[in-house]
This record gives sequence, C-alpha cells and structure tokens, in this order.
Amino acid sequence: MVLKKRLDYGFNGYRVPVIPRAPRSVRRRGLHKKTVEDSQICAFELLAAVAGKLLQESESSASSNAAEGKDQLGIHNDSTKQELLEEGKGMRLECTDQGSCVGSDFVSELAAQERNSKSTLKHFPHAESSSVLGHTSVNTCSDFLKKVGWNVKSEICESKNAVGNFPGKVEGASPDSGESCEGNTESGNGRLLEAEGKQTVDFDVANACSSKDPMEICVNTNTFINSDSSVQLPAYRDPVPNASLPRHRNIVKLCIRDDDENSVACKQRRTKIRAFRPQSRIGYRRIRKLLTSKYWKVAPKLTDYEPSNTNGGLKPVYRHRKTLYTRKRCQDESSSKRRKLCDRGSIIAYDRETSSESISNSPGKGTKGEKSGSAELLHRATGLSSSVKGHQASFESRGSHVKFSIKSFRVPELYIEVPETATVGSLKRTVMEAVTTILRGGLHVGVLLQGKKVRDDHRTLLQTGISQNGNLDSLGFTLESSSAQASPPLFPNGPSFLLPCDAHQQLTRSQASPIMDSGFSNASIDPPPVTNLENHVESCHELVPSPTDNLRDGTVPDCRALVAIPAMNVEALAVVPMNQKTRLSELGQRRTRRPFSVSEVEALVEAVEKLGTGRWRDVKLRSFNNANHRTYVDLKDKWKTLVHTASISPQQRRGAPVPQQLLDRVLAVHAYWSQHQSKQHGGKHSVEPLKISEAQVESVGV
DNA sequence: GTTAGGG
DNA sequence: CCCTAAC
Repeated sequence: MVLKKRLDYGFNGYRVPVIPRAPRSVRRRGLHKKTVEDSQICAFELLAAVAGKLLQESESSASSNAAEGKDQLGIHNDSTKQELLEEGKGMRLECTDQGSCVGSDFVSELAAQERNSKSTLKHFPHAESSSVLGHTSVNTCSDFLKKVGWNVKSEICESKNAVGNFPGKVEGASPDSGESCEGNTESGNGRLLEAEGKQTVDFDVANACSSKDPMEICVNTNTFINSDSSVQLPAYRDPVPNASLPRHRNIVKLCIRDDDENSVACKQRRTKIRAFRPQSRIGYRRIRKLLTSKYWKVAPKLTDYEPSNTNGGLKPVYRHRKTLYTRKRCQDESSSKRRKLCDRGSIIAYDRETSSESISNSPGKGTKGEKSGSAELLHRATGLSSSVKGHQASFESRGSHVKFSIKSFRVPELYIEVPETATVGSLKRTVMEAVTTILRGGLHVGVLLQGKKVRDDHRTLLQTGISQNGNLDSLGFTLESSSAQASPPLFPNGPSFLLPCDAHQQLTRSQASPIMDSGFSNASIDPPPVTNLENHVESCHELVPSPTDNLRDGTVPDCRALVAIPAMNVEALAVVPMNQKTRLSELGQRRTRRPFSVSEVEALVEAVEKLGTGRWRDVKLRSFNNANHRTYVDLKDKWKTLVHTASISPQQRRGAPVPQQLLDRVLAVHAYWSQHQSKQHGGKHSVEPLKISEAQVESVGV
C-alpha cells in the first residue's frame, strides 16, 4: 500500500526540483528553500505524530493496551507538560528556529473543528483565558470559541465514542487539563472494526484546540489528533513497503478523516514534533525524499515568523498575517505543473476591533513598521492574556485589530488500502505513511482578497485592505500543500497518478496507465465559452460531487486498487462563500487553453510590427483590447512561441498550423526588433514601424 | 501594473 | 499558460 498524494503536476512535473532558474530566483529561493524544508519537516512530523497516535489508538484498543501505543509514539505526558509550561518561551523559539510555524498552522487547522470544540466546551464551560499555560489548551479553547462565536457544535463521525467524553487519547497533549481537546481515538477503533463492512474506516480524532488568538495558529502537537480535518490521500499501492502484503482482493480500505468542520487554533503551541516522530519514519523518509520537490517549499519564510515579541511572550510566532492555510489538491490539466491545491479553507473575519488608534495609524508601514504592526495584531489575536505578558501591553492599546475566525479547515480524507491479512502493525505503518506523506509537505496558507491572491507577506492588513470591514467578506484563505509531487520511482509514469478533479479513477499500481490523458481530457475541464470560463472551472469543484462525499456515502469507487482521490470538496471547507471569481482565481485554476487563431496571430504580428517587442501592453491595447482573455502576458508568450515555431522546421511544429507567411513575418519582425531594441526608442511611434523585406531579414540575420 | 523569461 | 523576478 502506498500512499501517494495527488499531484497537480503534469508530466512535466518531474523536473528536478532543486534547480531553479538561476538568475532570478537565486536569492529568494535559496533562502526559501531551506526554510521550507524545515517547515515541511515540522509539519510532517506533526502529522506523523498524529497518525501515529491514531494508529496506536486503534491498535491499542485492539490490543486493549493503550499505554503501549503511547510510548511508542514517544509522547509522554510529562514531557509534554513540561513543554507546555515552557511554552511561553519555548513555543516561540521553536517556531522560529524550526520554521515550523507552518506545521503549526496546519495542525491548528486540524485542531479546530466544530465538533471538537463543542465537546471541548462541554468539558470546559468556564475555561478562563488566564489559565496557566499548562492547561491552557482546554480553557483556551472554550474561551476562544465563545468569544469567537463559532459554532461549536461538534460532530463526530462516530458519534458513539467521541462526543461524550474524550478519552483524551492524546494525553500527552493536555496533561493537566486531564481532558484534552483531542477527540477520542477510540472511535477510531470502532470504525476500524466497522470498516470491513464498509471498507472504509474512519478514524475520527477529535481535537479541539483553541487559541485565543485568532491569528495565531500554532499547532499543538498534542492536539493533533484532531480531526476535523480529514486527510484525504489517495492510496496507492505500496510497491515497496509491504512485501508481505501482496495484492489481495480483500482489502480493507481505511479512511481517516476528520469530520469536524471547525477548528480552533491551539493556544498551546507545539510540542516538539520530533520527539513524536512516527515509527514509520523510514518509510516516511523514503517517501519524503521522493516527494520532495522545489514546490514543497513552505510559503512562509522564517522571517515571517519572526517573533513579534522578543521577550518571549506567549505571543504566537505566527506571522502570516493574512492567513491560515490548508491544502488541498486538485488537478487541472494533465499538463499542468501546478502544485497548488484546490483545497482551501476559508477563514472569516468576523469582527474588527479598533483600538484607540485609527486603523490608518497602524504601525507598520515599512518593513519594520509592518512587523510591529503584525505583532500587535498577533498580540491581540492571541489574546493570550495580555496580563500575562506585560511587555505586550503596550501594543495592545494601540492598534486596530482584525479578528479572524477560522471556521473550518478540513484535512483531506486519507484512504489507504490494506489487505485483510495485513497486520495491525502494517496498518499502522501504512496510516503513518499516509499521514506523513500528506503532512510532510507542509502547508501554505494563501490569502485571497477580492479573489486575488495577496502575495506580499510584508504588507499589513491595513495596507492590504483586509482590515476594512467591507473586505472581510471577500477575504479568503487557501491552503496549499507544499508537497505536491509524487516520487518518480514509485510512479514511473508519473503523471498517471494524477487525477482530474471529478474523476474517480482507480489505478492499479503497477500499470499506471496514463490516466491523466483520459482524465484530463475530461470534458468538464475543457474550455467553456469564454464567458463561462469561470463557471466552468468552478464546475470542477462544485458541480462535481466531491469524492469525499461519495466516499462517505459509500458510493465511493472501489478503492482497492490504487485509489486516486479527487480533490476535496472545496465548498465544504469554505466557511464563507467566496464569489466565483474569487474562488477561481484563488483556486489557481488554470485558465482554459485557448489556442490563438490565425487571425489572432496575424493581429499580433501586425501589432508587433508596429510597436515592436517589449511593449506588450500596447500590443494588447492596440489589437486585443477586446479580447479579455488575452492578456499582454499571453501576447508576449504567444509571440515567444511564434518566434520559436517559426524557427523550427514545419515538421516539428505542433498544434494548429500557422501560415508560413505569418511565421515568416514573425521571424522578420523578431529580427528587426531584436536589432532595433524597440524599447529604447521610447515613444510608441518614435520607431518606424517595421517594414521589413526579406532582404532585410536576411541582412539582419536571424 | 509591466516586462521578461524560465517553467 | 503559469509564475516570478525586476522594474
């Protein structure tokens, strides 16, 4: 049983991750990369830890020996506690050092689940924010929830176990509280048992973690188990790992998912994940290696996480001001390289609080300013009682704060295939691997405003306009998995494992016939009329029944073979509906392909003849002003391809043939402007329009 | 927001 | 087409 993540990636995806193009990216990426990796690891570890717990739980229940499992996981209550106690300092530092914040975010997402919260509340109705760090988790949770006004209703898939009391499987997590936010693992077991019948087993772990600070999203390792988030992974047969498990007809499919929809940030932050590393580390490693790609990088830079407070307050290190991320995967086209995941989580900003100062006064404008600003935000958001940290108080009074409540983050469901003859141990490993695989990529949180991605992490909310009430509605968050790729070795056919969003296809592990082709060719993906483009894209997510749903319903396709799981249902994740545009843009849907017609090419050539290259905007305005789907970048790209096309032999050309005559013009124009450096001429018309004759072309040389 | 290029 | 670095 091999787990694999679906990649967005197309065939091209296999390029070597590491090497970016030299010049441009060197600086940034280099930095990034490292950071990312760390983050990834963190996230991964967290996941692994969770998975491990789950597994253990299930196992332990089976064996009726819970304790053992814990030990294996390496999670000790004591240690955990200690960490918690030390959180004040430790947390931040850790985050900073490791850059694990990302992971945390992820966790938090998981953690926050409505269902869980509910249960949490139940137990800790009166939690106080001021509570000692040690038990914070619980208290905080409830408190936070209350404040936020989330729905705390918790649903647990398996109602039986879960809701009533949480056994607190994750004892390590919240030792003091005695009850942890976490959901019970037991349910998982039950499910497992049931699984046979259904073939799907759901492990629900409910974790409720809360954090006062909305902004902060650190993950509490302890809480990990949470589950609202369901992790979905396509299960692939594991070529390597379990030799002992041959393919069997009878395979038990396990689905690990979290149903909870709401997640609360965890106040307590993180425990060290490392300690918890799953047993499956080896396998995990292998996978990880395979999966690693440059795309894995975690979005946030360490710098982002820079501690706002040096003093080591409780403040979270969380710097992504804008967001929370979860990730999802979705595929667009077979050819697409993109790794963005379709999954998104959305956060809603529910309230805005203004302090004495007006928003406009918010502290940060420059980089530094910004930081401070963010710090404030965090601070407030954190809500950790300011009382606790005196130094922070100063911040509090000043700025406006925007509260964000994250309604739901869901972890994709995880599906794994296990032969009935598989041992519990193998099951555990499998689950662990799956989880690990998923998590290890780390998560990226993207912020969308008005459907547009807000990429500048250094801008303040104020600057970005997110703080404006009017904009809250249009604010969205996306989660992207940094691990998008599959390992070539496992899947020689690489692309084959990708599946279209709406296709539920089964793959058999060995053959990996290129499903992509069929899948991508899927009509639904094809370009709709221009006007409907967006809708069309949307269809991918909305119209198509989400795999998840199907799975739940039992309508799921047979998962025995290699199972490819479609993208998660985005809708479910989004708390606040974003308008279609927003969603589309944010989802990162690839635009439908619209080959240039001959007439368009002609228009382009003509425009370039007149304007020269390097003035794509003008070209656009001049000849494609009415073609909304053709951006100047598109025109530039098209020109690029035209030049290339014209340079190769007709036999090598692909796609709709372009009249040779036009290609000749392209070549001539290109040669001409290459020499004349259109840009240098300045004004649009300063340069003589190209009038090249063949002779000229020759002289210019191509 | 544009350009220019790599992917 | 996408994504980004640089402007």
